[in-house]
Amino acid sequence: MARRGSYAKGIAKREEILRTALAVIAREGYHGASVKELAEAVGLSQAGLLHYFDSKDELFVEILRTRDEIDLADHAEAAGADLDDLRDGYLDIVRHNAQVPGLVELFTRLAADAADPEHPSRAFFAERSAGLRDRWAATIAEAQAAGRLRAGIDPVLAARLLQAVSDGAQMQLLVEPELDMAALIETLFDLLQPPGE
Amino acid sequence: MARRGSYAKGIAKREEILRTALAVIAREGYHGASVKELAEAVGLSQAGLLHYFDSKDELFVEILRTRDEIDLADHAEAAGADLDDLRDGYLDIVRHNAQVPGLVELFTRLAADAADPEHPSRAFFAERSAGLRDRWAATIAEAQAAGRLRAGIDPVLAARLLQAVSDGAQMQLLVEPELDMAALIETLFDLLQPPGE
DNA sequence: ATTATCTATAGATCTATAGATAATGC
DNA sequence: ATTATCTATAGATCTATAGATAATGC
Repeated sequence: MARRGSYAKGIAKREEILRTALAVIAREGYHGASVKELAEAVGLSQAGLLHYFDSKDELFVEILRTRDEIDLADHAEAAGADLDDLRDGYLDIVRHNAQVPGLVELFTRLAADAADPEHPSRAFFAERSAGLRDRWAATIAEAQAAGRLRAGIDPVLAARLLQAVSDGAQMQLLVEPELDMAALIETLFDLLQPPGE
Repeated sequence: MARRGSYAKGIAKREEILRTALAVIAREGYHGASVKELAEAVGLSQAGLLHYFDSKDELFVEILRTRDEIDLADHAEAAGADLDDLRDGYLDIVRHNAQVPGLVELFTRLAADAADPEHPSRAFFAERSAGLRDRWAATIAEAQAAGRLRAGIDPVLAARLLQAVSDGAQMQLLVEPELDMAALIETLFDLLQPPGE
């Protein structure tokens, strides 16, 4: 069950597996990327790689989780960020995602898997989505109070809209790689401006 | 190649396959629904069913296509519908989708498949999305000219926003079945209202 | 003692195709 | 003549596990 490495070497290897998998999928796309393919990329046999994970499905979820960690580390500066900081960091991440369609595909595929409550991606998506929503709703509420965003819209609904636009734009990106996702999201922010501006 | 039935019986059977598959997936969800399972539901062997389609992938794309046809027939009254008609028909469809998570899952899964330009779902999603976007952009432009929607937003961008919100909301629905997708979309419409209202 | 890794394999699928036979329609 | 369907099967995967050996660390 607990396949996590306990020796220093194992912990490092697990990390290396996830980083390498991310790079492989980003570069070559996720068209049925197999455990075997990812194992070779990191110099392990298929069984050797699976030693670190409970199952293939868990492996892929961990890959996405690692991506989020990296994205946040790279683009989310201050913790209690105000609207502009949060927004800019978010748009940075979105622009970055547009460069890695393989990861967007993986994301979409695991989102479909999450329909099964038993699938490991269910918990990941549920938590991720709740976290994003809460952070955005809080920031939006503050900005409304400060008169920097249009009032009269439930902050939670506004946060949900933002999430939906992001996820939907990613879905569309798969078919239309030139899509300007950031522009779409900025349009939503424009609509949320106070009437006066 | 052309596996389509030519005899009346074959044409009817193909139709029956698609309708039945739709019902099975709507009812039981799409958790790796197999050709075999769908074949049994319609009283054919797996090979018997595949006689009507070029491949499994094509079958599933055709299932989605059939869903769209049914949805449009059920909820899209007038062709040159004005904003309110289009909007109401659309919201009806969205509310209906919320009842059939299995189909939403299928949709999401095939959207991921569409990342591969060779996959049959690519053409389906490209056409579907372009069609929706054009219809909505035209209607939004008209409504803006008539002062019924806020001006100053590119109608095509507004149409893309609507699509993104719809697709993103569906994605979220998989994890949060109680989500009120229609409310989310109505919020977007509210944001598109002219300032005065 | 426990972990990291390998090779080998069981076993589960699933898709596509080949080669029949029975039914349909020009 | 062509289509509708079946049974049977090849062949391609892929995942998980068993059972071994070598390396690591209390």
